[in-house]
Amino acid sequence: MTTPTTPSSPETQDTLEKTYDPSRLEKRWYDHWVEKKYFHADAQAPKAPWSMVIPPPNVTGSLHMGHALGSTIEDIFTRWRRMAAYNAMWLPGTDHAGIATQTVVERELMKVEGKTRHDLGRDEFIKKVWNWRERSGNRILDQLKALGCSLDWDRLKFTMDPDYSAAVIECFVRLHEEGLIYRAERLINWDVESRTALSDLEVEYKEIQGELYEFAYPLADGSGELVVATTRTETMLGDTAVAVHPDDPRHAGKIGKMIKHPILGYEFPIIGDATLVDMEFGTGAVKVTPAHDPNDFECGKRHNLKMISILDVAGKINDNGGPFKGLSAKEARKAVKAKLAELGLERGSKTMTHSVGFSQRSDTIVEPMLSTQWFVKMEPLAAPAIAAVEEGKVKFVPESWSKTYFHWMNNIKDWCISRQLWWGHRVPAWHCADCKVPTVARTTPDRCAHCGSTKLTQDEDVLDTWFSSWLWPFATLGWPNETRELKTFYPTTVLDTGYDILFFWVARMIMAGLHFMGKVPFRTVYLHTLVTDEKGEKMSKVKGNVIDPLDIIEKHGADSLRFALAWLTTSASQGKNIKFAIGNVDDARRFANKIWNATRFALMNLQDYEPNRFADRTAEGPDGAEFELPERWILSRAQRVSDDVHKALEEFRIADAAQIIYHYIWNEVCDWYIELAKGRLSKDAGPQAAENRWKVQGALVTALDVAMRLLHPFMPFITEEIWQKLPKPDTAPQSIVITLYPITDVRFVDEAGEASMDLVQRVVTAIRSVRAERNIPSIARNAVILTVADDYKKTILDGYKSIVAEQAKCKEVTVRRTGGAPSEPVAVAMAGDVEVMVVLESAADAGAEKDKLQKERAKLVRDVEFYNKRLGNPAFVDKAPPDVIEKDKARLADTHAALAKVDEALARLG
RNA sequence: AGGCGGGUAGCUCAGCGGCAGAGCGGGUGCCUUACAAGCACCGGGUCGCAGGUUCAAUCCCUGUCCCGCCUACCA
Repeated sequence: MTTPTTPSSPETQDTLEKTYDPSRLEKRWYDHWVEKKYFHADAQAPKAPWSMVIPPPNVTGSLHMGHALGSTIEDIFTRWRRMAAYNAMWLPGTDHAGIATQTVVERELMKVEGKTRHDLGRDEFIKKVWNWRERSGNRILDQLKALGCSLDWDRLKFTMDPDYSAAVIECFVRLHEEGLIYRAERLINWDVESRTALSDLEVEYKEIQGELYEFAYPLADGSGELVVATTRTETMLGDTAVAVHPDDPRHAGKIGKMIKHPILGYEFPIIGDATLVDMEFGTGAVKVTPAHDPNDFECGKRHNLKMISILDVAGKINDNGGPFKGLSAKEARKAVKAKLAELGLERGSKTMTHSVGFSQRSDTIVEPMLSTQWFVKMEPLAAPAIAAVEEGKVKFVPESWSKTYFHWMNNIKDWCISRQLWWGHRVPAWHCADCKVPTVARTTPDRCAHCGSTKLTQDEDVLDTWFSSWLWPFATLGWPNETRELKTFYPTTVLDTGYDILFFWVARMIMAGLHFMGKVPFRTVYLHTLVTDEKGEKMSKVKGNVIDPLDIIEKHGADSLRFALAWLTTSASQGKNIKFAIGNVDDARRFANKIWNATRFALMNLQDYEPNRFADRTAEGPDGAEFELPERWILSRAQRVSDDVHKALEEFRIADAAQIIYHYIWNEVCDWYIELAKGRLSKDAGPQAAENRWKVQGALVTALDVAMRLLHPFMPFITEEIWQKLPKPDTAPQSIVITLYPITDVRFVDEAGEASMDLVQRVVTAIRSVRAERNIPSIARNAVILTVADDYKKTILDGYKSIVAEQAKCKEVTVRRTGGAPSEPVAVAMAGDVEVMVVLESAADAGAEKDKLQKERAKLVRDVEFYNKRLGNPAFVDKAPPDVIEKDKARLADTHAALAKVDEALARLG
């Protein structure tokens, strides 16, 4: 690691390496920034706070494209606000990620030692996980550094840190005290692979092809049968009723009769239930398995039915399944069908697609099961969180997400927070062997709070990972203590995250923030899109279409990756993702290379530049320098672009901001300003140029300095490298990280200068176009005659004809008020209403010339007709706003003038 | 089933009431002393379809067809 040299070191002042090599320069800067504490925000600083927390990645994770996108966006916001003089704080951290981490370590344990976690025991296993965390927990943090993220590392948090864990326990205990946490037997989602309960959100539904199987239940009194249909035949082992619609004439009189279970022998009733049964569907009779289906569970509660659980924790049939005990659900399905067939009760079968719940983590089928778990009562928490968004205390960007938020929040269900895992925050409840009532406490209690018994054992379960992450915006700042950090940085300003965790995380944070802090956790939620491959398919290892951001950083640099992502970050709408192609990185890298070379050009011409002199002469505005047109123009453009970028960022239009900067640098600074500067910086440009040299140098440095500062939040490394090399006045800060973000200096805004330059550019382009279309090499150095429609334009073009001549590479430029036939053969093109005549060596192909002019004329005629029609329409003149009418009138006049010029040219051609 | 988005140049996407834009790709010509990872110029679109509102519609409204996502249900 080389310590970067400060700008005062003379040997680094005036040159850049010949080629842009991101890998070398990026490594140099990050540690330097950290060492200088540029990313640290002091909670006592007398600046307006701006704060944000990172969505904590899994501690065992590795940076993927989604992280790269989010972190790039977040770093853009943070660096921009920091440069805009806010006390900007971006808080880093990681999440213990209960199931994910435990699964990874269990797999490793099996692979290396051939053991399960039960072989080790709880304490030993947890030790293993902590070990694992020590080894791999910093990897993702290093990767965030490689990406350039300006996180406040002094504030690094982990959801299992002692203080953070205390906050989680505090949260649990308080909610329990308030009656918002309860323990109950409910039908929950059971992951048979991980052997734990899941919340509703952790279940993903997939459409699969299945069989709708029909069989008959015989009535106990032998008076007939009822045919039911099911996709899960094995659950008939737990059936405790058959439901029919009370109004169904087909089943009139059957309600109240009993059915004898054909396999297990017990009897159960036929019930009438209008909620569960849809008369239109099938036979109108529904088998009811209250212990394994959410709707049947509700029905069972309504009718006080027995609830027979037939599955064990591994998803295998238990004792209640009689002869099928020990079979998996799939095996049991087959066996039960065989038995029913043998009994002559099979009544038919058809295929149907239905959706089946899968565990988000283990991707195995989730079984609804009856189980005693801890729940959070959500409605009381949701109500204020709904109001906060309604009242605009939290804003979603894009706004359309608030609808999705409301929909979910208004239909919220209680949250199952206990998990049958070992890795996580253990439930702070102790069960009493005597009175059976759990004691919930912040620290291990001596005796039961209810009966005083000392026979207490702590609840074995841990809490859902999200039960700790929903405290993230304030637990990371010291809650439940009243810290200075909370006072300064809470509520945070912005939250950026992918829309996929809107419910998991964002909604819950709003609820927790309001409940525990009494204030929303963030003012604005920016929901970014998800990244897919270039075909729009989700990146996955199985498909082999994963693009690894670390590969890209290594090959092309973090700057190029960041810029590519920013360029693609338009507003996030449902169903639209960022289709990421490696070509986007190539484009960004080409841009970086362009900047690099533009700077090399500048530095080659700045050896004798005196930054202090330029700073002094322009301290009061441009008047002190008497700039020429190119300088007036580029300095004015720099102001406008700064304004545009600032506005775009304020409105979260990231791609717009990136494109505005790109266009300014490439098309304005490089394509025009540097070209305009070249001649006047050249050694043999004459005494006039020598006198102006410092102004051109100053404008060039300023244009690049503004460009680098605008671009810094997007491409932090290359902009720092270049900015350090640019000559600066003595008052400049030590790093671009702590410079001010460019803002408009109205004194340098020069409307007339921009208009004149626009005219010059259009004329130059017209001349180039004439030559390119006729294949006239630029070495030809033709003379050019311009005829203009009004004196104002004539004055301008007369004034700047040397610029036109230089940029269009012509011999000499003459400007005339009106046409008149030129004596030499010419080729003609229009630049608005300026007629551009390029003098030729020999007569042009008159036919081709005429064709072109006729085409031009036809378009002008169309335009004239269009405007005449509009302006001739009384309704338009009556109702359209005056500025629109004025604009149209002006355009009509211009079009008329252009048409006249074309007609003259055509007349000359005969 | 309900909700939300999207359908604009060959591709990826901006624009969302007043003469259709960008990047890439394509074509032509250039080693113009920062950059061939470059420069200059050129082609390319009845803005998904049908109605309606308006002086004016790619943009607003209604309907319709595709595509994607989310939520719920599916005996």
